[in-house]
Amino acid sequence: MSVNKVILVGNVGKDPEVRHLDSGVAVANFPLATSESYTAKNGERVTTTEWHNIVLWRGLADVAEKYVTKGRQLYIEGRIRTRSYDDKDGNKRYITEIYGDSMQMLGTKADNQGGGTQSSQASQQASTPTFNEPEIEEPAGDDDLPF
Amino acid sequence: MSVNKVILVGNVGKDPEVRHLDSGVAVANFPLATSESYTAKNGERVTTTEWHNIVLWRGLADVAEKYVTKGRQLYIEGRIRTRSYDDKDGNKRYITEIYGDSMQMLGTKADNQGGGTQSSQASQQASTPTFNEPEIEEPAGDDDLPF
Amino acid sequence: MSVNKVILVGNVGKDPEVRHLDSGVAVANFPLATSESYTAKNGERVTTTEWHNIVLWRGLADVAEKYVTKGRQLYIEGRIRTRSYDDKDGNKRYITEIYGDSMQMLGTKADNQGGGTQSSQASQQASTPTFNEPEIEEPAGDDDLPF
Amino acid sequence: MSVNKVILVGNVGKDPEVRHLDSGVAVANFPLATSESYTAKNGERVTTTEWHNIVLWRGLADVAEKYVTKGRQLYIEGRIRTRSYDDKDGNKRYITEIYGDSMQMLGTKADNQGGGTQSSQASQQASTPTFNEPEIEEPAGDDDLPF
DNA sequence: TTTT
DNA sequence: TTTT
Repeated sequence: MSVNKVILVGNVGKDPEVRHLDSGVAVANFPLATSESYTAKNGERVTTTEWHNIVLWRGLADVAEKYVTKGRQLYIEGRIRTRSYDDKDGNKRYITEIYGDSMQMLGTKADNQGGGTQSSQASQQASTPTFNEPEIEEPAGDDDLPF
Repeated sequence: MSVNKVILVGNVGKDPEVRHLDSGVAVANFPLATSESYTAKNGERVTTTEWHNIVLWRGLADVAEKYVTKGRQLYIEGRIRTRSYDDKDGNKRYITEIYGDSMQMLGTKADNQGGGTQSSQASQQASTPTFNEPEIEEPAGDDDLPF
Repeated sequence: MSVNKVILVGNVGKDPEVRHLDSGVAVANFPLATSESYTAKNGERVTTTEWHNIVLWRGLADVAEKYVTKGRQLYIEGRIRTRSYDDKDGNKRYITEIYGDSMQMLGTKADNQGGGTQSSQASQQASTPTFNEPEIEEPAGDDDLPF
Repeated sequence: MSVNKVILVGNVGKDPEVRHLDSGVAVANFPLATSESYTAKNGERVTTTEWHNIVLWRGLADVAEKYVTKGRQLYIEGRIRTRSYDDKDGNKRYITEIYGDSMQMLGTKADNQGGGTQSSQASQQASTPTFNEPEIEEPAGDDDLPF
């Protein structure tokens, strides 16, 4: 029917917060910054930063919990989702989030080690793999398309 | 530094509103719907619709004014931008918009004519061209890269 | 590790050819045209067409067999794959193909009916759904979705 | 009319070769590797590498000449272009290339310095900016297109 | 507020 | 070999 796709390369603003729903499903939240620079009319170089609310589910949330840390450069592919909630005064408010379907750690080991040891299995792998969210609509054995 | 890219294919919810700033710059706003379907646990087919606030500037706003109409299927490539404003009670609120950098009319003439005549120059062209926003950072003669 | 992503909106050049491997896996092949227009120095409008070799596997190949026809406007998301083969003179040759991971029929019913009847279940539905390739690496069984 | 978009994140295979056409236009060529890993039926982890022929024009070619080096991780956004040429036996052959419209250096300074000094103006800045190709359709003076 |  |  349609396409709702977001591609971001940016830097993590804070370590992820990871919650576990009653169902056991993990959800991770963290801000990701992208920035744009342009030269204003007066010749000055201006940089603006955009903050994206990243939401990751299940396996990707687990990955985030293990490998995503403040400052890290990430590639995120996902979709836009705006949801409403009631604020403390009972007013309806909206928040737009990016549900990540795929994530990449960017940069090489050097960037991503902090104090970690080079031989750490985790930190070594953190610099490489792509992580994909299995698509929710596609059950195992999806050959019997419902349309 | 980073990438902030959105790709949408969806349907226009309302005819665009086009304003002209004091500077003469045109701005168009309209909602675009994307929808997602999946099969719930109980086997029911569920469709959710996401509404995107599209903002187009300058030439793209002019194009929107001429060719974009309610119901039309569009391809939009752009970037996410969240801005704040004060609501009527003086509270700070946020709205996330998609600034379009490129736009495509999708479908063929048949879709896009309504009651219009086939020979109408406008409706005929409406079904084809791609429109690109010249990049604001890139003035004429951009060879003197600032780095 | 990396990202290899292609997004195409174009027109199908020929009806798909669908083969079934010994394993039973279906594979569909068809050409997709994208075109670009620009104004040449002499003021003439020039259009160039690019042909993409689309390859779809399994469920997407089945969908292509049923719904994709010459002339149809499609959205394809996938990845680039170059493979080598030996031509009839024993020379190694290369061909670049687009492996589709997701496909969209674009336009509305009007476009996609040809001479077909409006009540045809198939052609009517053909104008809407998104089809996704389940990712091969992702095992079965992550069904406890929280939404 | 259509969309022909490629998004790559990968590693540069060789230092760019930069040529200057008679018109003075710069062209850079280099290979970029993306890799995919998946678990085969037998449980083994398999990695396949895809090589992309990157072509950059004008300002982007200049940037490539200065900052792009073997091993570097890059984000490239562009389009697919297949062209034919005659091989040494007079046979027509095809090659598919990625014309880059936008490029990002990924990773942080640490990755990209090799033995270089941190204070090097070039290498320091190399880790950040986005570079965009002014769109060819857009007049304002970059008219001597080689194609 | 769209589309199927 | 498509589409406008």
